[in-house]
Parts: sequence; structure tokens; C-alpha cells
Amino acid sequence: MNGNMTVKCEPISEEAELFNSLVAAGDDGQPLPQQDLRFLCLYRLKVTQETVELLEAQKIDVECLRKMRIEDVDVLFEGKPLGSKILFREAFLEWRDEIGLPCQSIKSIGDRKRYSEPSPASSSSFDLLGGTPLKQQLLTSPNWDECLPPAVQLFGERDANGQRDGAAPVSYRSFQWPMTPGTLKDVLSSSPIGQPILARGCLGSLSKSLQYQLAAIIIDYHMEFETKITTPQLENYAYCITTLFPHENAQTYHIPRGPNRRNPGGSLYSRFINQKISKKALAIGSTMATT
DNA sequence: TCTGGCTTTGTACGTGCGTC
DNA sequence: GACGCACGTACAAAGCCAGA
Repeated sequence: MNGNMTVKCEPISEEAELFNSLVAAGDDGQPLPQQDLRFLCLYRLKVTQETVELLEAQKIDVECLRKMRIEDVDVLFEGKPLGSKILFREAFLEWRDEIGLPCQSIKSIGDRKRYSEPSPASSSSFDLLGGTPLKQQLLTSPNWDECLPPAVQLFGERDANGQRDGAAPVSYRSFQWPMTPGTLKDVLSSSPIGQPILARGCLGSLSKSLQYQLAAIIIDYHMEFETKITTPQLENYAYCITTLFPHENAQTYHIPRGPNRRNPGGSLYSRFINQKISKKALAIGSTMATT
């Protein structure tokens, strides 16, 4: 997800010990908030003293860092050297992933909110179970395994409790790679967007909008691990989908190249291309904003 | 040279929002 | 409520480029 540039910020053992001893050094046995921030920044994120001072000047403590959005990083480093910003951003994103609070942009939260809170006009895909609102059914009977093919039930590698809180953003990095039908099931059940897809997929073919959302989730998952996508990977995703959802047609998601088709087709490849374009535009935008 | 992946470009469609 | 506009997304195709 962070491209090829990975900032390794795991403390070596001596530093980890120092970190632990310093954190435990408060007068009342509890670390002071400002100390927390300094220790986190210097020994965990390994950013510069100037960056720590920048954070302190903005009254940002550890709690703020836990809630910080990626847009806030841009604001924080406005007018500052780009290098410090890059180092902080990469270490910050990695830290947030590790503590289970992956950093999101306000925009992406807005997008997901739009998906998970459909307007009445667009609620057709959420009201497919005999007139009962699907969202309500999800709350009352979320036992996906009961309606999945037996072969898929065997794949349950992960206890999904704790990933179904609905509000917490999903870090796909914690899932198995490469994807299997079981992984796909876990990914979907851990996501408020994926749960309606699982529920609907049990009963029959997915609506157009749910198919698009399914493709979006899979591509998000893919792009957390790799920036490129290959034909075998696309075929694997289509296989996972059709294994998990027997009512689905693989051609909806992946159409291989052929004599009459120069490029792959289907919603997966399409979504991948559009996501790459979006990310590129976002990168160009943030670069221009810092210059 | 061929193949596969990526970029760019264009079209179509759906949705949200403001205006009348 | 109808309409127009802006925007996002899906999809297809041409062309470019790197590696085998």
C-alpha cells in the first residue's frame, strides 16, 4: 500500500528496552502524555526532533495521532521540507496499521459512508429479502457459514469476532495472501460493506451495485499487497468469487484477453485501473500541494 | 518479435445537488 | 417535481513499454 518505499521502524532490542523503561518512568507510574508522544515519535516512529516539536507545537498528543487523518499530515507539514513529511507519513501509516487503526482519508470515509448508508432512492440492493430491510436482517442473523457452500465453510481461517464491529476500518494486510475463497469470506464478513454482499450472495445472484462493491473490496485488498495485477491473479479472484457465490458468473468479474479483446475485461480489472488512476491523481495533487 | 501489463482516451450510465 | 450540471464509475480500445 505504501508503494515500494517502506520505512522499517521496528526498534532494535536495546532501544525497545529503553523505550519501555522510559515510558514507565512517570511520577505516578503512568507516563506523561507529552513524554508518550516524544517516546513514540523518537523510538517507535523514529522521526526527527524537529518533527516532534512540530507535533507538540500543534498540541498533538498520542491520542490525536491515533485519530489523525492523512489530510492532517499535509496540513501539519505545510511549508515544511518534503523529506520530513515523507518519513513521518510512512512511519505513521505503518504504526497505525500495526495498532489496528489504519489511517483513512476523510474522502474515503465519506465514500464508505455512502456505501454503507444508502439513500432511500438507492436502497434497492439493500432491500432484497422479501421486503425486510437487509440491514435489519444482518443485525439479527449474521451467521454466514450457515448459507455458504460446505467447501467454503471449511476455509474459516479466522474468528471474525472483533472484526465485525462495523465501525473500525478494515486493514486487509492482516488477511491471508494470496486470496482463497475462505479469505474472501473473512474479508467480506469483517467489512460493513461486505456483509450485505455475503448475505445476498447466499440467496442468489448479486445485484449490479453489490457486484461493483464486491470488486471494489477485492481490489482494495489486492492493492494493500501489490501495486500490479496479473491475469492469474484476476482469474484467482474470479475463482474465489464463483466458489463463494455459486450464483455468480465469473465473466462478470474477469474476462480474459482474447483474439477480439486486447485487454482483460470485467469489473475487477476495471476497478483496478480506476483505482490506480485515482491514486495517481491523489499523489500528484498532494505533491502539488506541498510545493 | 511476441506477449502481457499499463496508460491514456473516450463513451455511457447512475447519482447527488442546485435551480427553477 | 422536473431539469440540467458535475462527478464518479464501469467499460472498451488504441498505443506504449518492458521482459522473455
